[in-house]
Amino acid sequence: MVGIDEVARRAGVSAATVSRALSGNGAVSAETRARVESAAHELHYVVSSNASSLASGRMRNVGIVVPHLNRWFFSSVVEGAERALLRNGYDLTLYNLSGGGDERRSVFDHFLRRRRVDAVIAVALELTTDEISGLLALDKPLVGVGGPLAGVPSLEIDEIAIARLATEHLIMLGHTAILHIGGSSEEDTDFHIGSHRRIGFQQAMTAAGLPVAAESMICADFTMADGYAHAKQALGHPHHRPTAIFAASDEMAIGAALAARDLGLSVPQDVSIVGIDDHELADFFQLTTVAQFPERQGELAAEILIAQLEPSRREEASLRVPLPFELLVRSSTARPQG
Amino acid sequence: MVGIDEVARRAGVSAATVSRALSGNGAVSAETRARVESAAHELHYVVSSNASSLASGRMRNVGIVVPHLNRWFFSSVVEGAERALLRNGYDLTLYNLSGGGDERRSVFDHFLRRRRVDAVIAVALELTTDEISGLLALDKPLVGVGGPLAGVPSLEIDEIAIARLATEHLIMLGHTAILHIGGSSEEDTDFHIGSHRRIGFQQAMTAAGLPVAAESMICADFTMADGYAHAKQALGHPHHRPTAIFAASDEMAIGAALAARDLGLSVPQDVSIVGIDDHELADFFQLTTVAQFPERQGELAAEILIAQLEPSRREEASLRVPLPFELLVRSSTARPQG
DNA sequence: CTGAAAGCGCTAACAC
DNA sequence: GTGTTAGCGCTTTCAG
Repeated sequence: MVGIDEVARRAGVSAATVSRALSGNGAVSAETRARVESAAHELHYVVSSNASSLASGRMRNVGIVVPHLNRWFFSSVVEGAERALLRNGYDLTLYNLSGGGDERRSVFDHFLRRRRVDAVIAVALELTTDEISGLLALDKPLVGVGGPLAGVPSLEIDEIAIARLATEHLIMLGHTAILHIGGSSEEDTDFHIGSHRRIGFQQAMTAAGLPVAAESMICADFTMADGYAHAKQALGHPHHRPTAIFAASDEMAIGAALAARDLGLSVPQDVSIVGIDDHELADFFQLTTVAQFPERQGELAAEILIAQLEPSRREEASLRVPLPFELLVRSSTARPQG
Repeated sequence: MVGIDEVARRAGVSAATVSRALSGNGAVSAETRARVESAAHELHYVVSSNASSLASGRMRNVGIVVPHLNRWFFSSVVEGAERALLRNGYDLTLYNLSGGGDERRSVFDHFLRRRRVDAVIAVALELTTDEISGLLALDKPLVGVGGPLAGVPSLEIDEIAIARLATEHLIMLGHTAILHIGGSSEEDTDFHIGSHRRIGFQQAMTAAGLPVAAESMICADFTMADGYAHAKQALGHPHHRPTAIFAASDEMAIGAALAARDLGLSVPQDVSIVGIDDHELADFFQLTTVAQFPERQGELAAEILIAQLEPSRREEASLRVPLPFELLVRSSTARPQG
């Protein structure tokens, strides 16, 4: 393992100068810097992050805590964050809580406290006040993605507006009998996303002067299977079959589309369907949806943290724009049949 | 930040003893250990991983390099690895190469060389000899998952046997006109998984005395959309419509099932379909498939590395069993129609 | 702009 | 079993 003083010797300078030249902290003449850089390059020198961290207090590593990795939204957020971090020379340490209670405790009590990370990103986690205060006690930047965290800056998407947009799309097409398949309000790792989206649905309906019957709002678990089951139930009803379905996730929307087909109904002729997410399968199923760009959310979270960690690059600090979303009209929605 | 000597003072011992008591290296009397532990606990002491690593050379951190995070197989492997590592007190640093060439270079040249990881897991990566020798030069344990790596111990699943099993299932049911939708041979991040599976298909067919026409093997890209397109093409052919399809992935198999339905064919009455993976959607679509347990693969990889890093726990070192797979018969396969 | 020197917080020999 | 003593490889004052 070639060390810093080997490089120093070869470049004919001191270790201190090598450190300055390579890290960019402290002034070094252009010429010296060039000599150091080429010496380092020739020797295949790479700093030891431990030694560097120990001496400087900076880890160049951020932790990301997710409730699952296996789901499209989460893996997309992580991918985005990873990309942005890598680009800036940071490592990403992953903490996945999907294993259960014990894991969660050890992540918060032990792993995150080893001073191995400079900052942490919490994705769609409802943290307890203990957990939050534990993290804040580390005195490390912390940002939430996918929901509000008490006392923590968070990237929030306007769930209500998204749901309203999807609903308005159906209303604009002329639908009045619209079924909403939403999230159950008990899911505790989500931030009441289900209820926010339900509120958006209700707002849009009410604004259009349409009635919202209790049975036109159904709770499901965001999976394709559950979307299928509930849609089949609703579409098979002999009296009040909806002409349109707004599902709170693309997976449920796809399930609903499959249910319609299995009943012999065509989409969108017999029933229009709109989802939320722009899931990777949405295009294949030609699903109209509201895209929410989770990769971008992960990237943004990472950039915010980096800006906080490196005040020199503060240009990027004002990235706190509201998160974008966008209606993508494909072939699963149309006017109701004359 | 409370440090080791604060704990030492409170426990009335030296820092060295605290280190020994807390890490388990070196003998400490039960009584002393208890005193140290409670002192550490009361003070909320957590070791600084940098200082510890710098002094000991051990990082308690393993890197995992994946070509994508967004796909079921990879995120499952990562989840499994993460779980096993966390359980053993290790961190998992994620390197995702999906961004493109530059990222790949910097991961191998820079990130993995910072001595921040004790070992690395390479998932379904065809490493160049340069990359491999670079990694081996770090003198760190390295294990591959999902394909053979020249000169590197790897967790390999018997792709040929898997494909044979799936094909034999169809043959056993009485099918003779079987279409294989496989991977293209060019995909360079996979380990010729496509071709191995094709070979297994051919072996089973040949062993059963069935002809394998060139047009009964089709290349696709493992996505649902491509499986759909190719299946539709084949099932719509006026002359030689297959009675069964063996797809090299569940996503393609699901695409094929949807294509069949769109043509008005029923599964399994008109066409049987079998996949590989046991993807999360396989159950919903009632797909017969060969499960390959990627989470278990990730876990196993992590356990092998830990056993190598901690010779004391060598009991687990012989975990090198062949990877399991299993035919799951659901409702997408049946005898061909009379 | 550069060098010398003093640690960062812990672990590992080595004594006792 | 426990304390003492050196570092681990870098960064960062502080002089110059």
